[in-house]
Amino acid sequence: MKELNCKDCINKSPAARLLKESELEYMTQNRVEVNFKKGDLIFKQNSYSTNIIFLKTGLAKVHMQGPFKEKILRIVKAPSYLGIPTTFGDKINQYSATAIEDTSVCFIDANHFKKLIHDNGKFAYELIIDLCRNELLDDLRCVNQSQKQIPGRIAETLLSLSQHIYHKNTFILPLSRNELGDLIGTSRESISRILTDLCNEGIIDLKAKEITILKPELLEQISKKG
DNA sequence: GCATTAACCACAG
DNA sequence: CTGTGGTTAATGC
Repeated sequence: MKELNCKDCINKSPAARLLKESELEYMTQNRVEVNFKKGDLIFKQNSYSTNIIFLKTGLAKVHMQGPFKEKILRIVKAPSYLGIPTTFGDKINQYSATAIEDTSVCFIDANHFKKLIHDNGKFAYELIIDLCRNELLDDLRCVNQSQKQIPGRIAETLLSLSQHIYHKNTFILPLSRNELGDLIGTSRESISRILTDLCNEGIIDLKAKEITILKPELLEQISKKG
């Protein structure tokens, strides 16, 4: 969409920073940048995948249709790769990604990306580091979410949004109550109830989708207690 | 038994 | 899309 060279991109992944100039030129030749609006589908579960997808700006949810309902696997903030496992791990996408804020995304041809991995060990190593960190984070989330009760899970999620995504105590929820349920693994009703409870206890302030964390320490306690 | 937690349903803004 | 109330099932004390 834009003719910007990857070399000049200010949103390069840590791995891509280790590419040589010629390699960045090579990447530029084999990628396409696309803008998505909030709510747009970026790639779809069960479709054929031939691109590495890099979230350049914005926010996206990675989600999978399960046997009974939708599950949001994680929220991804740019800059970050969106689907290395789903591209290299299988020919078919194992999950979908949808923009939850306006977003720009680079599609990089998988074969050309693979060549860069083969040619540049530092680049490859940095990608592995990134994949490992993500796996550890996912493991931690998996354990926490499966052992905590609903209030603990909600507290954990609110803190995570505030600390890792927005870096503020006040933020606009990027997800509906239903989607929060899909993320945490509970019903939309439980989300509603717990959120109004937290509000009544003065731990958060709630104006529709705008959330302010008033007492992070208490939220921390709820998160730890489970 | 009784209390707690949370899902499911239904109905109302 | 949300909030709320009633009902129900599972689990723990």
